[in-house]
Amino acid sequence: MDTQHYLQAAERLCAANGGKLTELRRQVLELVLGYPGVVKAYQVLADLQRDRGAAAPPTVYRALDYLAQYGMLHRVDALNGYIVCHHFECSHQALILACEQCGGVEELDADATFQSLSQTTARAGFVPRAQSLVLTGSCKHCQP
Amino acid sequence: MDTQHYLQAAERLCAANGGKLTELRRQVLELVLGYPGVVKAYQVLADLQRDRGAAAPPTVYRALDYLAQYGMLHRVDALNGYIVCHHFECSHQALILACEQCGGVEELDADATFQSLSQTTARAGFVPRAQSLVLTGSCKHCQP
DNA sequence: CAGGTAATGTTATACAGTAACATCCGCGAT
DNA sequence: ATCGCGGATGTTACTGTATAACATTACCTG
Repeated sequence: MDTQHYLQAAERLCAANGGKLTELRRQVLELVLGYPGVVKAYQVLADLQRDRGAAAPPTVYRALDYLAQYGMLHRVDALNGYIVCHHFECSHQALILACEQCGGVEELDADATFQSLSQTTARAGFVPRAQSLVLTGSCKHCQP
Repeated sequence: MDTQHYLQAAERLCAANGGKLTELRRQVLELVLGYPGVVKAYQVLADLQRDRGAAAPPTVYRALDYLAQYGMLHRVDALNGYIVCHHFECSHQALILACEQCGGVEELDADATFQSLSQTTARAGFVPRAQSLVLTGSCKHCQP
C-alpha cells in the first residue's frame, strides 16, 4: 500500500470512528511512515518543529495517541516508541516483532497464537488492552 | 511459597549465577514482595528512603535490574513497573496479566501459547528478549 | 450569530531512567 | 597483614518521557 492509499484508508478509518484525520494527525502519520521502524515521540516532535516552526510535547503525544487508539500506529512499550501498522484494514491479528538493536520491525500473521492467547486470558476473565501484540528482541540480522 | 522460603530460593538463584543477594537487593526484593501487584521504581525508591534514610535513583534501578535479569522480578513495560515472579524456580513459561485499573497481577501457565509463539518467531529468525510475556488489560474485577 | 464540542496551543511540571565518577568492601595472592 | 582487584554501592547531575491544567481556535449546528 503506497502512502497515498494508506492515508486515504486512514481517513476512512477516522471517519468510521466519528473523527477526522486532521492536518496535524496526517502530518504526524506521514512522519512516522517515513521511518522504517520504531520512532520515538520526541523524534517526531523534532521533525514537527522543523516542518512547522513550533510544537510542544502534548501536540505530538495527542496525535500519536489518537492514531494508536484506532490502530494506525502501535505503541512499542518496551522501546517507548511507535510504529506504523500496515494492516489496520485487515481483520487478522498481527504479531509485531521489534528489534532492539536495529529498530527494525516485522509484522507476522499470528492467528493461531492469538487464539491460544485469548482462550487463556478469557479463562481468567481478563481482557487484554492491545489489539496487537508487540515483542521485542533481536531480529535475524542482529543476533548476538 | 512464603517470604522466608522465597528469599532463600532467591539467594540460591543469585549464587547459581555467580552473584549474591546483597542486603540492598534483598531489601528491594522484600519491598516489591510487599505489594500485591505492579510497583514502580520511584515507589520502591521512596520506601527505601523511608527505611534507610538515603537512596538515589541509580541505587534502586541497579537492584531492580539485577533482580529482573535473573527472573526474580519481571518488568512490566506498559506500566513502567515491576512485579514479583513467583515461578522463577519452575521451568514452565508464565503468562502474566497485569490489570491497568487496579494494578493487580495474575500469572498463568501458558506453555501452549508459548510454543505457538516461539514457532512463529523462530520462523522469522527472531529471538524474543523476555522469558515471560506480560499483557496489560482489564482483570475480571475491573471490566468497563 | 450564539453556543457547544473537538482540536490545538502553551506553560509548567511530574515522572522515568542513566552517565560518570567516587567510594567502599570483601577476598585472594603475595 | 596489606596490597590490589573487582563487584557493589553512593552521589551528583543530567537526559529523556509524558501529562496536568488552562487558553485559544476552528468548526458545526441550531
